Order: sequence, then C-alpha cells, then structure tokens
Amino acid sequence: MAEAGTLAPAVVAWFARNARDLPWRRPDCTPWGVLVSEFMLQQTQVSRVVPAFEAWMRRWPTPAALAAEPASEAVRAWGGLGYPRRAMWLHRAAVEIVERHDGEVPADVDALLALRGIGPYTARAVAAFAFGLREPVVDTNTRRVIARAVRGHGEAGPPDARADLAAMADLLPHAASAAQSFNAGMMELGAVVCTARTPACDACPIASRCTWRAAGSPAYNGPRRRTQARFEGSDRQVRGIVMRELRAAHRPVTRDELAPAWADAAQLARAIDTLVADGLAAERADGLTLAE
DNA sequence: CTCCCGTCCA
DNA sequence: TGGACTGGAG
Repeated sequence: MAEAGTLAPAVVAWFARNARDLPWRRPDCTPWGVLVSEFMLQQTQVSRVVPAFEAWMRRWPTPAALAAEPASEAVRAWGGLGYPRRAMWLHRAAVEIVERHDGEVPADVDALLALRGIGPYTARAVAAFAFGLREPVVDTNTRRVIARAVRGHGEAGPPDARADLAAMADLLPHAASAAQSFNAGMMELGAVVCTARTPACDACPIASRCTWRAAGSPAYNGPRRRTQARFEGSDRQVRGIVMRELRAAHRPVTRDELAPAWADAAQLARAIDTLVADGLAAERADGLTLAE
C-alpha cells in the first residue's frame, strides 16, 4: 500500500504545473458554470464539451435564464453531445434551483443530490470545485489511479461507491484548497497520464509510489467490466438520428417525413415511440417536435 | 472493431 | 444490481 500522506502532495504539485486550461477551471467561472460543465462532461470528452459549454454559458449565464425557456431549447442547444436526456435533466435542475434555492446553485451535497440528473459524482464535484468544500470526488479516472497506485491492480474493477469514497477520503489532504487540487489532479492524472490502455508511467508524478508499478505492472485478473452493446444498427443510433432531425427542423415533422432517415421502419417507429415515452419528443396531429 | 463511463430505473 | 442511454476517438 502506498502511504496516504505521500500521494497527495505529489499529485497537487503536478496538477499545479500541468492542469489543462479549461473554461470551467477559470476563476471567473460561477457555480452554475461548474454545474453545467459537469453535466456535459458526464459522458462526453473534454474536447467536445468546450465549445458547447462556451455557447451555453453565453446564452444561459444563470439557472434562471435557462429555466425561463422551454426544455426543447436546451435539447436543441445540446446539439450532438449525446445522451440528450442530460439536457432535459439540466433544464429540470435549473427549474428546481429557481424553485427551491432562489436561483442559486446549492453547495450542500444532499441538496445537490436531490436535483435531477445529479448523482454521487456530480454532487461532490460541484461541492468541491464550485464551492471549495473538502469532499472526496471519485470518477472513473480517480478509481483507476487508486486501483493502481494504492491497491496495485491494473484496473479498477466493478464500481463500489462506498469503498471508492472511503479510499479517496483517506487520501484527501486536510486543507480544503489542497483537497480541491487533489480531487481535480487525480481525475486529470487518470485522464491524461494513467490512462486505461497505455499509461504513460514515464510522465507520472507518483510512479515511484505506485504499488502496481512496483509489482511490475501485472495484468489484471479480476472481474472484467461488462461489454458494451454494439452501437451500429442499435436503437440508440436510430434515436440519435431522429433527435438530430427534430433539432434541425423548427416545425413539426411527420413520421412519413422521417421514414427516409432509417430503412427499418419498425425500428424507426420503436425509436420514435421510446423518445416520446421518455419525454424527449412530443407528438401531435401535425407531427413530432422536441418536447417543450 | 473497442473503449469511453454518470445517472436513472426496472 | 445491471441494463439503457449517444456519438466520437483510437
């Protein structure tokens, strides 16, 4: 086991010199900006999020500004970031912030968890990065760094939220500002150095303290992550195509007009039906639109 | 082709 | 507790 006290200072120092300059890390970024960035980053790579984030914050600089518009505008502005339900959730969270918190993003983890679309990761990320609170923040990158450096495993294995939060809490520096840098630094380290496939151990600030490295970087033998269903030809792909058409059309679109977009008529109908059921699309007599 | 990886819900 | 959800990068 790497000693808890020795890991954090090296990560904090490395992060101070190597942190990427990202818009949501700038000092003028508001708690709302941090919240928006975390929603966008939940499933989407940094490079794709940056332009969408900048445009979003120009248009909706506060929760109240977003809450004042229909959810369909949020989904349209979400564009091709993927998982458009996140745009619905973010709009819903903005409404809840206006209703319950007088338009101010709450700092309390439990209050954040009660908002739509905010789970264990995002709640702590907002508390830590927007408000400087000393909370353990654990995403998949942090899990992998802990698995390797502390536990000596090549991969993180199946998620165990309690164990992960406890492990991160043990490593967390006492000072709030150092804790904030450590939280961000562990994620950054996992994202750019201690990557899943080909970790750059030569560039790693904690290579000398890494249990996995010390053991000769053994192959992982534990339980494997479940394999992901194929995307090509999936209902997910068809849903994405339908949503792209609805975003582009600023008027109702009939099912007949959507027919050329996908050859399998039954699958197309199923995709439309589930989008309507999920509240992402709305269907009236004159056709389909993004749900208000 | 494989990997990415947080939240919600059955 | 594990499957569904988008679209892009390697």
